[in-house]
Amino acid sequence: MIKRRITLKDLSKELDLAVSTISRALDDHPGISPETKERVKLKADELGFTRNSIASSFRKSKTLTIGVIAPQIDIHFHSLVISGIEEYAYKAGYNVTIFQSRNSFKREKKITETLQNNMFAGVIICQGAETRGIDHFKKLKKMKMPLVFYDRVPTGFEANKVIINDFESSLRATEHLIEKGCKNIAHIGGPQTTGIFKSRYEGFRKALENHHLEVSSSLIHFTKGLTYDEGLSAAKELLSQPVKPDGIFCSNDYTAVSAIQVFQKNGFKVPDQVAVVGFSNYPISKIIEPNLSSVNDRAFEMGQAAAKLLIRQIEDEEDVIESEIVTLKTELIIRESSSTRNMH
Amino acid sequence: MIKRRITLKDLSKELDLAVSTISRALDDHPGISPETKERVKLKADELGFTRNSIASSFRKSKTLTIGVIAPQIDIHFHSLVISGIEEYAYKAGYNVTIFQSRNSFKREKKITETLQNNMFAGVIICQGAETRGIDHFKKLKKMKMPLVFYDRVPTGFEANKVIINDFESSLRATEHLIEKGCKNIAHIGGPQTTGIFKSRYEGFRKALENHHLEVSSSLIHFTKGLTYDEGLSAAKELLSQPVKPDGIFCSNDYTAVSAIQVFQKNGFKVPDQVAVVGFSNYPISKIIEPNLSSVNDRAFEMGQAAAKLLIRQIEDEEDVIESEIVTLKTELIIRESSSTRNMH
DNA sequence: CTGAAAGCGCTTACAG
DNA sequence: CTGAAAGCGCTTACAG
Repeated sequence: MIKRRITLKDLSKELDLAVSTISRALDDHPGISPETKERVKLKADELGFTRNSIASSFRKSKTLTIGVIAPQIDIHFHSLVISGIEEYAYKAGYNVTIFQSRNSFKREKKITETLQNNMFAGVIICQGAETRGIDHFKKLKKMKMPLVFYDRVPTGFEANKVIINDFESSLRATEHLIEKGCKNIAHIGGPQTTGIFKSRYEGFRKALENHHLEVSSSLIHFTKGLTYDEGLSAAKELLSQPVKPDGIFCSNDYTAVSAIQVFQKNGFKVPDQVAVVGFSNYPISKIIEPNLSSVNDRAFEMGQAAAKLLIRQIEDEEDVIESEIVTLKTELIIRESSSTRNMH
Repeated sequence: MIKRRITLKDLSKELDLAVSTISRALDDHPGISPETKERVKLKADELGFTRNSIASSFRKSKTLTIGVIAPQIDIHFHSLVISGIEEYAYKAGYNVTIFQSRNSFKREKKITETLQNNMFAGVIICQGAETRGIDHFKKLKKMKMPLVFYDRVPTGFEANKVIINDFESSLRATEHLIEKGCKNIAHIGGPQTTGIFKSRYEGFRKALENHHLEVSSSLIHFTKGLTYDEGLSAAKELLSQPVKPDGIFCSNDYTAVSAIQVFQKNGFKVPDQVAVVGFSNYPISKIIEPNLSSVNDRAFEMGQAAAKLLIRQIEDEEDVIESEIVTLKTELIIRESSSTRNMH
């Protein structure tokens, strides 16, 4: 015998009350007597009743599920952001459903289509590296789907966004190297088709210009994906230049670790002969020796902020805010890889 | 003017066909003429119709959403498992909704209650470290919710499980150290209240026993959470013992990295004087110098296997399989931290 | 404070 | 091959 789920109707029969009364009692509706509420709740517990939330969502044409599109959730940055989203959403009573675009533009578009099926109260998105064009986002916006973008956000598209100031953060990180006495500062960067990596490079340049230091193209290397292995190659390239760098600003931590290792292996002391700063403050920055200075990009907080912004938009009756851009404050965490240099 | 969503009824009016015909045409139901299907699909595209999947789920009392409960998704192992789940589920047409128990037993129980609301076709679970008792899982099982556990699975509870053989993997890893000539092998382990860490310790012991090596309690350290910092302390403890270890088997990679660093800093050569093997094959194992030997625990594949098992159970009409335990083959990846020792 | 009734958008068994 | 109709389980405006 298969047990059928208990419904409001079952409770109604058991208690000889109208279905509507049961529903309201369970909702703690003010116009129901405390005694009735008590009776209903007891019986509900006794029979193991749980509301069919599909039916409820359907009736109210309103769900409590947030969709998240991220390039890849097993990248630490994204898993932290998603953790922040889940944390905030959970407390606000929302569920979080995840989709990986895996940096495929095609898949990203397909996911946005799936999201147009009424199941989602809103969507949080980080664009994939391959994403060109924003028509798929426009479609979502057109159907009034609440949207928040984080980190890699579309330009020229009005929407809620949670970002950090990549330009400013990189500028400060590079100025830190300059203050430590570095004169020939190298950069290992990410693909310049991606806005955030472009901004990090530009922040780096700006710092050099501010301090009248030459920007030498032989000391600038862009990688495809900022991987550890690409970092090794880039660092070796830097080593082969006639002018050796005495400081390196890297757009993430993996390449910064590569740089430290390659230079150390070739007899350079870090930070004494070459200081290194990374970006993202990954766990490895506290493990590598010397510990790596890095920009804390506030991934977890970014997730929380994105969820907060989205839920506010979902629940906003007034509909007065068109869009908002939240910029989180980053923090340059100075560790050994750049800290004692100017004392020598 | 707020645009109302297009419904089957709208299409029905536009095309002068019954709602049921529209529904079937969009479903490619065999009993509908090709011409009608064509007309319907064209019109649906034209008006931007997408099925209200809440209504559909409600009507069919069947959803395409899988719930996942993990302790914390920003732990690399779990983010990889979830990535594997999402990958398989996406291809099978399912969504994945995530919940973090954050190792709180209370929160884990609360989540399992939320899951009893008809929104989920099935649930994939990794127990939290604090979890005691299985009543909350029993409740889910009782209401016929398809379940799959992975990694930290409940004992004494019949259910689908995807695991690796922690005992066997650790035994092999330790035997590898023995083959490399290690005589005094230490162990840095996790909390022995957690099954997998207990098994890893037991595999370690068994290897020593098999080879008639003494198990010295002074060389065995259990940590609370296998963190990098705990690893540092444990390694320092090991160093202070009268008999120094010449091999260390660690229950994860972070503590293994700690061990390498502490011993190196104290003048020990790795692997020549002390060989080290970790567990999980984290990215850091290919970064730390020397590269760390480690057990590949198949996290991504574990996620795929869990999703596969769950979806099979969800879609299984026959209902003939009571439960299944899938054990994935691990792989000991030998790198420098344990590889050249026996040549000296 | 409680109840009767309509209806959300779909699917499906039945009829023709 | 197509249609009419019932109904999934809930919520809510209306009535009393």
